[in-house]
Amino acid sequence: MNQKFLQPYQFSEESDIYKEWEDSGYFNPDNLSKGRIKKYCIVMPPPNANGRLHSGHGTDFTLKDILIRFYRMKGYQTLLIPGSDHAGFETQGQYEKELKKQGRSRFGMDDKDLYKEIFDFVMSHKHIMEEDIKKLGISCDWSRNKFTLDKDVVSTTCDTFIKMYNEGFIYRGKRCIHWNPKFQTSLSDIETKFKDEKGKFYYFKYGPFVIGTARPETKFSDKYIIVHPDDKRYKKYKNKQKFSVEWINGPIEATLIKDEVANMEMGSGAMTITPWHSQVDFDLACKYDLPIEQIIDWNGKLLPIAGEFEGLNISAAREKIVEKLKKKGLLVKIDENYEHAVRVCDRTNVVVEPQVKSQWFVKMDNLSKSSLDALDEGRYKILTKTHEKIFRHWMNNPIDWNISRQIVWGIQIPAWFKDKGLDTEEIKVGKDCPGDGFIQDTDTFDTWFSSGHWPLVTLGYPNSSDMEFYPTQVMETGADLIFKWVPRMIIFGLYLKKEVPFKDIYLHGMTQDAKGVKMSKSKGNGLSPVDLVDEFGTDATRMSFVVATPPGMNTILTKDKVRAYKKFTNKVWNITRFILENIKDIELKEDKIYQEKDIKILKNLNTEISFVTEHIEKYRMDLAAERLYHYVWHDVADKILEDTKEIFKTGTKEEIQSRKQTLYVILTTSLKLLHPFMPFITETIWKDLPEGFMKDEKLIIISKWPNYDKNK
RNA sequence: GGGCGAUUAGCUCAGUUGGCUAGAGCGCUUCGUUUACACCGAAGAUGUCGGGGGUUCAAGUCCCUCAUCGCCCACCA
Repeated sequence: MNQKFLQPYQFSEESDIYKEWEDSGYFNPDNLSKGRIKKYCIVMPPPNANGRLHSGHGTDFTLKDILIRFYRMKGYQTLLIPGSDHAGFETQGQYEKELKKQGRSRFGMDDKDLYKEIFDFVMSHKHIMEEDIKKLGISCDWSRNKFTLDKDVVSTTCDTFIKMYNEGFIYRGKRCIHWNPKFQTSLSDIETKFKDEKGKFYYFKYGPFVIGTARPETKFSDKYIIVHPDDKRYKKYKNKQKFSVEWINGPIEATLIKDEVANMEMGSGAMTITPWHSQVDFDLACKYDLPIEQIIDWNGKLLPIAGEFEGLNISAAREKIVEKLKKKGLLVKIDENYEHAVRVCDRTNVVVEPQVKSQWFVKMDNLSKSSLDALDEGRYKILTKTHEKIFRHWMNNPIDWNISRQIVWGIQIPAWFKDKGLDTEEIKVGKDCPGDGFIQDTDTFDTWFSSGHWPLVTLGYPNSSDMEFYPTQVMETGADLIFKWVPRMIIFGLYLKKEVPFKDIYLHGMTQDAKGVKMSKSKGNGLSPVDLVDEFGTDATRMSFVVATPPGMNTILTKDKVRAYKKFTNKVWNITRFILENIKDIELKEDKIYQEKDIKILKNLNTEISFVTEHIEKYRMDLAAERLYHYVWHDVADKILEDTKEIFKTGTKEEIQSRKQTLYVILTTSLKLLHPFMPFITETIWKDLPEGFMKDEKLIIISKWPNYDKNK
């Protein structure tokens, strides 16, 4: 027996094993093709190439790797594709922080210089993140590593844009969009969220009406009053009736409009509209063809239309305007405890300002519908019902998708404007400059527009032979991506390839800390998977990611849990030591006759094999792992090995021989069953296993998954 | 405002088509170092499975209801 078994398991040698696997070439399906007919492919969600892995990635990648290792052992031609995402807005935001530390700012910088700097920044981080993935033992094919800014990805993304534009799925429109004034870019709906806020709600006298508002600073050009047609309080006034109204900066003429959008329950039931700075008001203005004026500039300051308030920022202006209206006797009352939700940027928490801007939009209605149709036809499955509901809700209520971003870190939109700039009538779409006087759109694509192509571009769409792996088997990703990333991949897959890019959608929950709070960078409560690996070893860390992580459920990660699985790796190690010590003197032959007691043990092992196999096939890796833990520790170690000691003392020669043979079968089989979950220790042990009928390959990664007989 | 999820041992959580004498890890008590392992073993304590009602031969598991916590969605000015 190798001397190494006399010492506790040293997980520090894991990186050598990973190297050995890489050198073997078995991560690459091209080296697996012999006799492997069925294909099994998973595309890894590309982590943002701007930092290290977090525990969410840990769960994510571990689950996928378990599936890949399992199916590789089952004889499939397996492919797990790694990659990383440029994560446009997020990365640029992060780099801007770096700039700030250096006392610099992106404003005033040349776009090309900025892009270059961010590119270098990302490249230096990308490598670190890739090392982290290796540390987790993920058996992905690095020869197919992709980045969302690789030339072919950029090219394919642009081609899709051009195709969609030509076929009417993309249009340019002047719409009310979400504007982040601090980062100077527009955002899509899914990049914003609501934050509850306690504020003030003001009631002002407006001619014969009382109007309510939470935002007095936008009200300068409000010249239309909206009431509900059925509102009895305003029955005496006619639709389109005009009023002379004393307002913030003097008298104005206001017009009444009766429309059902007005809510009779809300305040006085009368409201004025500010089309440039409100989605609802904008729609209303379009409906009645009303003038649309900008009040607040792109930096969040008031424009000349505000008169004496010009140049003030929103919060400063609000107080002063209310003060002025109060002096004029127009302030009716202030509700001090007004609870409402403000829309903020998902990533930066900056309050977004609705602004009207010309942007590129994807028309979502038909694309959403075909995605739903494919779901109804059973062309793909969402494994958890809850998420299917959420998904259906989103797809049933599609909002046109703003894909223009005013940042440099991304793929520049292949559209060209002539002379008058961005609002010109003359627009050409295409990769090359259409002629003199045209300048390319400076905007870049929303990150999700390119990453929506991920399953396609990682497989080399449109021409690579790798497209044989399309559609992939399963999309396994965080639950929060069900309405962000997942629908976009489905849409592009259906649009470009007429097929959904994956058969199953498996969503895991969020990783939470000991208090059940979602782990996140901003809260600083994350447990880094790499730190856990350094402290407890990869195998223990992987087990802790998997056990008690059922599909769709949030999972809590604590050091205690990881520590418990470190003990388990030690247990596996010592079981091996005991068994190897005792079987070294016997000849291992398949046709050995087993004693009755051992036949029972092997039958029981058969049950374990079937449980583990069937549960992995059902994506219940959590239950499979837990069951293995229990079997190895409490059946093999506590019962079988203890019983073996008895037999060694008092058994007959035949009984001892039979038991030794049985232990060999148990050990090899257990290692195989454990391998997808705990790849390193199992491979380490496998190397020192004596040659015999159960050791079918040099490396356990390509050894055959144990068979079981359902009828036994 | 709408939707979803959670509530099981002191703590953190499993328990998926109803069959449980309700489990795991950590913690706790007692005993044990006999050549796999003290990163151990043996034995044990701790639970009206959030409250109430219902369906069933049988409910932690299904239904209704209430309570608390959490998450997501939402243009209510």
